[in-house]
This record gives sequence, structure tokens and C-alpha cells, in this order.
Amino acid sequence: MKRFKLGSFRPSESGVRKMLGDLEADIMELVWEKDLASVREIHGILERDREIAYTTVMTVMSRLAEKNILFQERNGKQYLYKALLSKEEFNQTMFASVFNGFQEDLGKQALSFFVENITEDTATLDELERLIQQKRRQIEE
Amino acid sequence: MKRFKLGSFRPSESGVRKMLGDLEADIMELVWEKDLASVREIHGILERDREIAYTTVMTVMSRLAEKNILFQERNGKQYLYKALLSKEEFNQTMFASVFNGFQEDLGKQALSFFVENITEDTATLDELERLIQQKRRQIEE
DNA sequence: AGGATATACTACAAAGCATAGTAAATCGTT
DNA sequence: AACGATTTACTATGCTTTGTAGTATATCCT
Repeated sequence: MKRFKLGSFRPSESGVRKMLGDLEADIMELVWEKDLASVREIHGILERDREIAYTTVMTVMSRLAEKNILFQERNGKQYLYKALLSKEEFNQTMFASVFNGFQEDLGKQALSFFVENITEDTATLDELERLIQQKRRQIEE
Repeated sequence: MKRFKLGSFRPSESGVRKMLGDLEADIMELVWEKDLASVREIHGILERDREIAYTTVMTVMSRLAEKNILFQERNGKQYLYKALLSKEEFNQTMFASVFNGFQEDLGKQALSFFVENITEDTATLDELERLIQQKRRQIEE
């Protein structure tokens, strides 16, 4: 399966920004919002907040397409861009790719860290247990 | 609190290598192993496998010190280097910093992803449940 | 003081990202 | 079919991080 290319990762940034540059992330957020967008549209929105050249936006969007994060769809003389993965899918993929590898080094620590830091309330713990039961049934089959 | 500086993150790499360059990571592994090490020692070990200049190792170790990942301790005319965090602590810190931020975007998906992908066998599920119970008691107090 | 060894400083290349200018293609209109 | 506007393609530059290492300077021991 064709995977999108991921370069560096910025751990301190949140979500999407971990894997993408700032401008790349801004653009992705907008594309996800609009679902299908042209460079002109994205440029128009970005320009409201700051001065930025049309070609800058275009270059970055082309790069995102090269990286298989966006794909291009001809629409007359212009391209329309669309995300290959939904924001949720993208996040999940990032998460997965980040998570693997930690396991080797953290081992069980990953588990306790998870329970310790990620689950703050009883409801979350309940949900977690529900998922565990579900998984158990799945394994038994 | 003084935090170590982290630049880019390579999600596909495992453990320490997610946050550090290859040479940086090699050096860190060796420093963690030896606990306290001079440039000469590390260089000696690295040189067994490949040709590498003494000053290359020195530069990288100095950089790790600048980033507050190693610290220097004068020992006569040389420096001895030591990791500020143990490998386990370092991993945990990385993990934490990576994890935060995903939560916002993934929300409950993080939970199901976790259970789905991270727990492969019954033993892990058992351990996870044990941790949940422990956490519950902790919350009740 | 002299020689060995260590560090400090400087430099350069490659990669990734942000930035944008210029050239070329394309489309609608006249 | 030619013109002008829009869009893309190509190219380039600057910054940052990492790997690499040379040269200069400091330091220690004898």
C-alpha cells in the first residue's frame, strides 16, 4: 500500500503539527475543513491573517501532494486538492507510527504510563475496560 | 524546570532514535551503558565499527550537552559526560511529550487505538486491567 | 619548556521547510 | 486565432538540524 511520506516529527507540537511544518499543517487544517480546495481558496484564507505569496501556498500544496498527503484532481486549468486520509485517519496513522518503537524501549512502562496519564476520570476507565472486554472476546474467537 | 531541547522527531524510528539523529542516538546508547564516559572512550567504541573522527564524536557530544541531554563534568583536562535522564526516563519523557497533543485530536480514538494495537495477548490485557483497578482505588481515595 | 591530548571554534554538505520569483501552460473571450 | 488572466512548473534562496571533520588553542604531565 502506498503510504504517505513523513519526514521529521516535532514531539512538542500538538496533533498534525507533529508531523508537518507549520505552513503545511495550516494548509492541511483548511483542506480538511473544506474537503476539496484549490490553491486560490487556501491562499485567500491564509492571506486574511498574514501576507503570503500565492506561489508559496502552491509550492507547499504541491509538496503535500508529492508526499501523498494530498492528492490533485484536475479541474479545468487548476487543481483541486483533497486529503488522502481524513484528519482522524491521519492522526491515527501518526499515532500508530509513533507508538510502535516505543514499546520496545518502554515495554510495560508504556502501559502504566498510559493508564497513569491518559485516563483521568472514571468514565474513561470504564470505557477502557469495555474495550478490553471487547478485545478479549475478539481474541477468543 | 530546565527541559532538554528536542528538535525533530522521526516517527518510524524506534525509541531514542525518534528524537535524535543516528549518531546522536548511537552515542546516547553508549553513554547510558557506561553511565559516565569521555569522548575518547565513546570514540574508541564507535571506531571499532566504522571510521569516524575524534572531533566528530566530540562535536556531537557537545551538542548533546547544549541540548541538555548530556551534561559535562570536568575531569582534569577532559570532560566526562553523563546522561541527565536515564534511558527509561528519557523514553518516558519522549512518550509523554508525544502522547500529549494526540489526545486533543484523537480523543477517545486514542483509547480504542491503544487497546486495538498495543495489546496483543491476554497477559497484556490482564496487566492493563490490573493497572486500571489500581488507578480506580487511587481515584477513590 | 615540550609534547601529547583535549577542547573550542569554524566550516561544509545534505535534508526538510518556508518563502517567492520567473517562465510556461491553459482557458475564456473577443 | 490572438490576448489577457489565471494557474502551474521550475528554480532559487535562506534557515535549521545533523553528520562530518579540520585547525587553532588550552591544558596537563614530565
